[in-house]
Amino acid sequence: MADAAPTHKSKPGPHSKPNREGQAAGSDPQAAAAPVDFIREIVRADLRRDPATPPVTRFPPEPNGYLHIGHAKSICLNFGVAEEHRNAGARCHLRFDDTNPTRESPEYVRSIQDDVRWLGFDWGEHLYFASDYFDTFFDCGEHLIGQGLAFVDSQSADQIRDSRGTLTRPGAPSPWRDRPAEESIDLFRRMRSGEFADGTHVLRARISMEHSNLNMRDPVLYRIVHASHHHTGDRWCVYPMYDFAHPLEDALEGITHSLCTLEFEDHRPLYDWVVEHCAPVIERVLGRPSRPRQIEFARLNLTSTVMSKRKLLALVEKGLVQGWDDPRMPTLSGLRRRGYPPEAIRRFCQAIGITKFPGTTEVGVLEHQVRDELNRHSRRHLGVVRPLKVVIGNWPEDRIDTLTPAHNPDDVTSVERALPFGRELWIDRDDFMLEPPKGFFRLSPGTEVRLRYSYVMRCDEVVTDAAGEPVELRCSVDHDTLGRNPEGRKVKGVIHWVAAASAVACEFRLYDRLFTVDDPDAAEGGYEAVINPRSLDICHGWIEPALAGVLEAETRVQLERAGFFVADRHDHAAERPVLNRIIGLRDSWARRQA
RNA sequence: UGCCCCGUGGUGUAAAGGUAGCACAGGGGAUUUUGGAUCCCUUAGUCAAGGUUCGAAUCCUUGCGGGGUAGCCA
Repeated sequence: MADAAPTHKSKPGPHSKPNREGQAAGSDPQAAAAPVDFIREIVRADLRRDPATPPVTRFPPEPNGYLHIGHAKSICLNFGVAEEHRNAGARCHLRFDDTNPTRESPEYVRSIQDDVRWLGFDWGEHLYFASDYFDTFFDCGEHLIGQGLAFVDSQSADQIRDSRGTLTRPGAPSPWRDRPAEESIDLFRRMRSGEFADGTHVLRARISMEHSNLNMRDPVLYRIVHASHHHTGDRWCVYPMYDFAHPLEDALEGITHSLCTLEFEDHRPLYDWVVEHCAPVIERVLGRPSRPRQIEFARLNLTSTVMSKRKLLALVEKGLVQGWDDPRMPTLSGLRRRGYPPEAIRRFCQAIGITKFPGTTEVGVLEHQVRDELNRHSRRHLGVVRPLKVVIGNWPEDRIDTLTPAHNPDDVTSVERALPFGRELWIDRDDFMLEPPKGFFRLSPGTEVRLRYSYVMRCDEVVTDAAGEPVELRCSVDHDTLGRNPEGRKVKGVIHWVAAASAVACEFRLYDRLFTVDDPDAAEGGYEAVINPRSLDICHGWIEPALAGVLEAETRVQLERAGFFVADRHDHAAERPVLNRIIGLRDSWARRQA
């Protein structure tokens, strides 16, 4: 070998430095620019090796809860991979993994479809239910029994658990392990026909009770559950376990790359075992072989967020939030009601990438994508969330001027709107301080500010209530400052306002993070102990009439200096506007105060 | 305690043996009729130790650290 070929690493054929960016079949420039993670690498390599077999992926939720931002990561991956290879014939299925009737419901089937569509993905005609394959699963069960690879175990659940062994100690075989195949087949069929009560028998794979991987210790394949199923009704009283059903579902649909999260890593040997040993049945049904491959990636963890369906369900059931679509929830329906644009969520999923490292992403990354998207696409309006009355002494009582600012002053193509200005205004309480700290350049007694799009105004007098709280400001404007700066002095502060005479009353729901700490799961006392008491603040204020005129449910807008808002999907009405705060603007003043 | 997986700035992620880059966050400045946006600059990283190599984040060994895993859930 010493003096063999003079070559250094010249990788032959498919390994010779593939073009990592340009391999996608699609010509979408955004897709071409998207990062290529290790899964996309595998998909591309497989397609290069075998161009006649396009990638087929699937998003396989169990309809037992609402989808959340973590699912979005999986959806974007699975549908994204398919989109990138659309020209090669790739597709992505939406499949309900509905093998446990006791937890599932049609409400979830509906919401999941709504959410995937809202996110911007389309499964075309490829909508499937695992429960539609139950006959084939059962055939596979019989096939395995016939091969001596499965048996009906008549032990109780406790006995099975006790004989499974531990992490360090092997398990012991079931006394029924060597039951004749004919007997197992007979029992298996009688299980299906409803002869036995729940828990009396199960179908188990016959692999090894000494395997170092606990999943391989004669895993249960089928159990008896006398329960009505949302999709198959009362046709079945035996249901397959995930480990049995999932590889078969994938194989039956011709899935090439079965992408799932890291906790299934240890299940892969069993996945492969099922695919291999049921291959004859699958091939008979399909008329061709089908060998899906499972690849695992890290699920999404977000700071200041709980992601488990169980905890999300608990928040809903304990009334700590107002439902699955409460705008503080990380569910897709919650984020939607909160006003997060689907595009921002997709960009977020692209930004965080796909790896096997189980890290935690800062929510700030999500919020950045939301701000960025909103900033580029939202029209600007004026609205006052916490009103404080202003009377301009040197402005005639009945004079109303109409200003015509652009909807987006940063956008030269932006159209204008009519903005009335009069003697009485509402401004925000936060923009006035009786005793301002250093560096505060909004309004205080004797100082001037710019009224956005309007005049420079001075505060001449403050009317306070018995408690000393300001209730009204008497002010005057400099008539010479409309559209130009005053001479001889600099006015640094700019505040928003709404003319009282034409203002439209509006309810504002100010949302903030649901939890006060980065890792609510690790909080002592549990996540419920660290719920942010100020995660919802309801205020009653005013918006400019031009905004009230265009507001419909789910309309997103920026209220200048106050943040981005969306008309509530359910509670907004033209005559009674309700705006949810999506997210505040970056605020370097507030940050300096903190 | 067995088995499996994973360790790159504060966080997330690139670099396929050849200049450690990007984004978010942080800091500074310019600009500004949103304390926004925009633009410029900037702080900060290969878990450790050995080995292979002209050259290692990358390959090998050992150690350390983190995650997953003992449902008739998925």
